[in-house]
Amino acid sequence: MTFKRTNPLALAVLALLTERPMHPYEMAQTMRERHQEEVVKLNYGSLYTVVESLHRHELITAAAVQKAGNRPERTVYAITGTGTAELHSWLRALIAEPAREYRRFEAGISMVGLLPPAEALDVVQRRSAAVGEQLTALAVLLEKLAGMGLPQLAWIELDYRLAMLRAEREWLAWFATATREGTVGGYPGWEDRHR
Amino acid sequence: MTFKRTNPLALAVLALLTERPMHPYEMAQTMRERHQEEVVKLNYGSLYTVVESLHRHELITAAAVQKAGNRPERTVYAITGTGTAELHSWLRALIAEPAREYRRFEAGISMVGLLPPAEALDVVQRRSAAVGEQLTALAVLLEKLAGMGLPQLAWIELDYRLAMLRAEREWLAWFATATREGTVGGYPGWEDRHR
DNA sequence: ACCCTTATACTCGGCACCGGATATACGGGA
DNA sequence: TCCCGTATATCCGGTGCCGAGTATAAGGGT
Repeated sequence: MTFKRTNPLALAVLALLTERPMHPYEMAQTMRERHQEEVVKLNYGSLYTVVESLHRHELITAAAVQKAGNRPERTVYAITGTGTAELHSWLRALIAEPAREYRRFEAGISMVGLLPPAEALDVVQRRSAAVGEQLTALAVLLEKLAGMGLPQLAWIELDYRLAMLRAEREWLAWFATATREGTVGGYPGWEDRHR
Repeated sequence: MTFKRTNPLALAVLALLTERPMHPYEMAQTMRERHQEEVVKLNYGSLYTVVESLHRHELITAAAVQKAGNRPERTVYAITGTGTAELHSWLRALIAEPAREYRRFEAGISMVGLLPPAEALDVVQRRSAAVGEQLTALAVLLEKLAGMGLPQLAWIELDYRLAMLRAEREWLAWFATATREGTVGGYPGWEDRHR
């Protein structure tokens, strides 16, 4: 049975192990410290499942089992050659091939016609405000990271997110105006349906 | 136990049932016809699970059980008052509150430094090309829909997607140039690590 | 010396989800 | 008339994921 690239947490684990061998809990700590959990969903339950799966597929090996005092055993894992190959191949695929992602907002906005125009305008504006806040928070964070001397490459995904958030805000602004002014295509019918 | 808003497929089911009562298979057909499955992930297995869950929570009721010849029984469901309320409330939440979504590309690009710059450039350009194709395909589709006389509100989510794809393409173009010219912050170290 | 909080490190049961299997009806070509 | 592919309609077994639970150790205040 070949390894299934489902949970990106497995990717993060492989990436961490390229630096040095670690035990699962340490991986989690490191991910926290580096704010990686903002990009890859971290969940203790899943972490151990994922590590076990990587181990079964021999992408990582149990390098050592430490035991300090009466504490639970800590299994330290290291990445294998196959593991490194898998990491790189997976990474290339993730970047090169855009994959259909079912985003919550797309689902929501596709059914916005079910709400009366006034309510729709309200919720869109609320989102717009929230996105605005995220944007300023992100700008502050980027400022801080740059100030700490971290290279841009270390937080490139935030740069990407910034661009996406800006685009979203602009679209939301357009939609809000078009709804307020009734210029969105199909507006008359929309209003009629809600009386 | 209160209903959990996990699977957006449940949202689509509620939305469909505002039009008329349907049995599960008919819901699936209708979603196909309207290209809703591009926005909400449709899966027969999940559909029946989701419908059952909605039924348990009394957001829909079994309006009738039809039986034609020797065919399997078809249970026709209708939306309830609570169901309609839930639909609207869920919809408002989806639109108004941006939710952290763990996007595959963000995970990938955050680790792009693990690939040698030349490979990184290659995969980013490949994605850029793919996004370009999606953009033209989408433009054609929008043209067609508008030509069919469908109001913009009926395909508003595609409009949103268009805006996001454009922004992504621009960002990818920037990153590709910055990588090619070595102007992305941290480039020297990146190159050094891969020799 | 004692207690309480926080950190360490993992375990486990439940459940949503998915893909493929199942079973019948129907239409059309040879 | 017989077969076979497609449409109709649902079911079900396996699995990955999640959140909450568990248990010990370390630290620090009084």
